Amino acid sequence: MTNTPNRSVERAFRIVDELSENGGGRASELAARLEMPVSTVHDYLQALVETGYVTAEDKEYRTSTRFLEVGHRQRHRLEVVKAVRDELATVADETGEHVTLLIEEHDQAVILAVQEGPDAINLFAYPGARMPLHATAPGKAMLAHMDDGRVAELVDQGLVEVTSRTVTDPDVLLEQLETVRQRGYAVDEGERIAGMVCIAAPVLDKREQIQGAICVCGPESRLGETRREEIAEVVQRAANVTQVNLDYV
Amino acid sequence: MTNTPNRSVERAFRIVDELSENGGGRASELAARLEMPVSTVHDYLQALVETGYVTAEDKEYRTSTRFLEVGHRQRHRLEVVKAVRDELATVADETGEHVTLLIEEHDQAVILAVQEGPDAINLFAYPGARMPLHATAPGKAMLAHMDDGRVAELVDQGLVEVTSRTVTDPDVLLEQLETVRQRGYAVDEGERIAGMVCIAAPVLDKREQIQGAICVCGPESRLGETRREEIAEVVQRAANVTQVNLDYV
DNA sequence: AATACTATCCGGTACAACCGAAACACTTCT
DNA sequence: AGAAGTGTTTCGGTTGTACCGGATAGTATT
Repeated sequence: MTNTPNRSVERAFRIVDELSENGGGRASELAARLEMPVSTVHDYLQALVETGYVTAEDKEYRTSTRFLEVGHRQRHRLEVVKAVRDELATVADETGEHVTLLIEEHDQAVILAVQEGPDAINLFAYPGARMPLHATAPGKAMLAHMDDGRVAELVDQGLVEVTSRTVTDPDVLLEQLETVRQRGYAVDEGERIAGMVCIAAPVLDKREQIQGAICVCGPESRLGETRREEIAEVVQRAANVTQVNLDYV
Repeated sequence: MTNTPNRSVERAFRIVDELSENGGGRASELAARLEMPVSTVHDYLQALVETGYVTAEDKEYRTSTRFLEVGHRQRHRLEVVKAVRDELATVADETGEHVTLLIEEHDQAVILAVQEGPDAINLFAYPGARMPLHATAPGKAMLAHMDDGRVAELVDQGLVEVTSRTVTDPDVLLEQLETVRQRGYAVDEGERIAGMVCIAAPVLDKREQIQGAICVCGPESRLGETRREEIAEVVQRAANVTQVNLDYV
C-alpha cells in the first residue's frame, strides 16, 4: 500500500508541519529536528518559498497566509457550514457556553467554526483543530452514525487515552454509541479536557449520512443534570434546523 | 535565480492551488487543466492524501482542513492579531461598516481578520484573501511606510488595473503615498471594487516598521465627505491603540 | 452486451533530487 | 584586529526515484 508515494511531497509537508508546530524556524533547526541534511532542508525551504506557501524573513521561515486562504475557501464550500450559519450563534446565546461545529476527516474530529457565548470558558479551540473521535462528545455523536465497519476499524487502531476519564474500553464505547442513537445526543465528561463537559448532537442529511456535529462545552461545575438536559434540547434543535437547511438549500 | 527549485514541491502545490480554486476535482480533470499526464497527477494526489493535506472521497479530491489548522496556528502567533483583538469589533460597532485587518505578505495585502458591523455590505472577504497593494486603501497605507526601494520594485513590476479607477500611474501613486504619510490614513475610491470606498490606517510598531493596516469599507453612496472624515478618525484611533498594544505586550 | 471513460497499477529510463563539501556571511570571542 | 565559531548558501556528481507510457481494472452510458 505505502508504495513510495513521492518522497518529495512527503518531505515538503513534513517541513510545513514542523514549521507550523513551532511557529517558524531556521534551516538548521529544522534540519536537526527532522534529521535531514541542512542543504536538503534549505533546498526545500527555497522551493516552498517559491510556491508562496512559506515566507522567509531574514533566515526565519514561517508558514504563509496561503494556508488560511486555502483552508477558508474549502470551508466556505462545505455545505454544513452554510447550513449551520445562524444556528451556532443562537446556541451560544441561549446556552452562554462555548459552541463549535465539527466534521469528521481522516478519522478525526475537526473544528470548522467556533462561537463563544457570553460565559464561555476560553478553550484553545480554533478552526482546523483536531481531536480523536472517541474522546469527545461530537466525535461520539458522529461515530454513532457511521458504518459498523469503520467503527470497528477505529477501535482496532486503539482508543488512545487523552485524560484519565477517556473511554478506552471498546465495549463501553459501543454501548455509549448505542445510547447516543437512542437519545439523540452524546455527552463527554472530562474525557478530553479534565473538568469540561461537552454535549453534542449529530447533523445528518436526508440519506442519514453523518455530516457533522454541533457541540456545547462548559465547566463541570456549571453543568448539572438539569442544565445538561436543557442544553441537549437546544443542541438537538439546532442540529435539526441545520439538517433542514442542508436538505433544502 | 529560478534554479530548479525542486520540481516536485512546485507541482504538488500547483495541484493544491488547482484543487483550492475549483473546490476539488478528479484526477483526470486536474491532469487536463494542469497539462500533466494523468498518471503523474494520480501519483501526486496519492502522495498528498498520504500527508493528510488532501482528502479523497470516492475519486473526488479536496483540500483538507489541515490548511485551516496551519493557517490559524500561524495567525494566532502573529502579534498584530493579538494587539488588534477588541479594536476591530469597536470600529465595526462605531462605523457600522465592514472592517478588516490586513498585513503585507509576498508583495500583496492579505486579510487576517474580518469584522462586520451592523450595516456591513456583504463582501467576499475572508481570512487569507489577498489583493494587490496599490489598488486598496490598506495596501496604500502600508506602502506609504515601506522602503522607497521596495516601492520602486513594486512599481517596476507594473501596476495592474483592477477596476477602471485603479491607480496605474506611478507618479500618481507616489503622490498619494505622500498624502497618506501626511494625513495618516489612506483612501480608495472604487479602485478595487467598483462602488466601494475604503479608508485605512497603517499600524506601525515602535521602530516605525509597518505591521499591518486596519480598513473600513462601505458603499460610495453612504460615505460622503464628512462621513469619511469621521471614519478616518475612528480607524486612526484604532490603529494607535493597536500600536500601543503591540509595543507593550 | 458493447462502448467509452476514468482510475489504478506497473516498470524501465532519464533526470532531478540529494547531500557532501566548500564558500560565504555574521557573531563572538581573545 | 584577527581568529574561531555558527549558520546559510552555492555547487555539482551520483544515484535513487519521479515520471509517464502503456496495460489493466473498474465504472458509467448507450
